[in-house]
Amino acid sequence: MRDLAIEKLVAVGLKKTEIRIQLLSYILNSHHAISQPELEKQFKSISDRVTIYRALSSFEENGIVHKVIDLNGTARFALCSSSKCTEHQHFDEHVHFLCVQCGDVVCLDEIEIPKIELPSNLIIHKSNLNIQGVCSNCQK
Amino acid sequence: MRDLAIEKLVAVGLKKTEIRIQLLSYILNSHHAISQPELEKQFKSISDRVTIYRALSSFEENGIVHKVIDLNGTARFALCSSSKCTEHQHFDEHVHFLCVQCGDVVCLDEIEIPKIELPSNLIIHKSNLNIQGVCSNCQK
DNA sequence: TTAAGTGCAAAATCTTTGCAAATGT
DNA sequence: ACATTTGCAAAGATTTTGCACTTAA
Repeated sequence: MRDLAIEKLVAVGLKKTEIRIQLLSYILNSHHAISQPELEKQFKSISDRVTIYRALSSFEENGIVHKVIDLNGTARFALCSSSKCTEHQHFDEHVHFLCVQCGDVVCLDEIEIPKIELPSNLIIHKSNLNIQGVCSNCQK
Repeated sequence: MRDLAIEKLVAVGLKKTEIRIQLLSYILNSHHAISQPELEKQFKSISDRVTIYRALSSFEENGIVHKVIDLNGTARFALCSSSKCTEHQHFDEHVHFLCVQCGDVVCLDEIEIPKIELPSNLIIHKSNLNIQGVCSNCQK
């Protein structure tokens, strides 16, 4: 994962500093969107809060990750699917499931947001389907 | 609208103070979900910011309005459909459209979120479909 | 060497809490 | 009279900005 992180950083022309490598590896390692608070808790010992903010927005600006605001208003970061995301536009059209117990967000990549009939006077840029409930882990 | 606001306040046992009447009337008057910042701007001359916060959460606790976090993480408040919302559970299953130009949120009440096939190990509490784009007003 | 990234301090927001005064029932 | 509601001050929390120091290319 470390190697993949480095590869991604280099690909967009960012420096491969230790902190950014670790941050990105952590995001790469998890299959769900990581919340800002979780990242802070995870890395506060080795890095300043401000540095984390700046690293994340740098990743975002360079099309490595995208930011999702979950149903509670918490910022979360997930890997961009390389085929669809660019620096200029993030495609994040899959369904996000937020567990109210553990707070995890799972990206249900395989599930497309169904097309729905909207008033024709609206121009659609992007859409976002968030579902809240209890994940399988928390039902035990 | 003023009368309706008063009626709603009384119905749930809240006091009909001038500020709450005006706040609620304002929400009743608009067909879309009002953002916290808009409410603050609108009422800061007659009321303290803290009072607005408390009024809104009081409305929410009493099932008069529900809070939606939009794609930018901004809190917005919209009227509960009286038939479906209770103090204990908010049904907010319709589609929200956020205009990136003017920032307005329109509740597309008539459009239901289509049922989708989710992994059966997830328990669903509520879902939320947000669409971002340009509204008809801003296309002129 | 020099542009990007880091860390600390400080500012700007946003949200919550405590308490005394005011208001509605 | 009594429970709610309000306003102010103050505490917490989150996010942004400035600037000197450090690090990768």
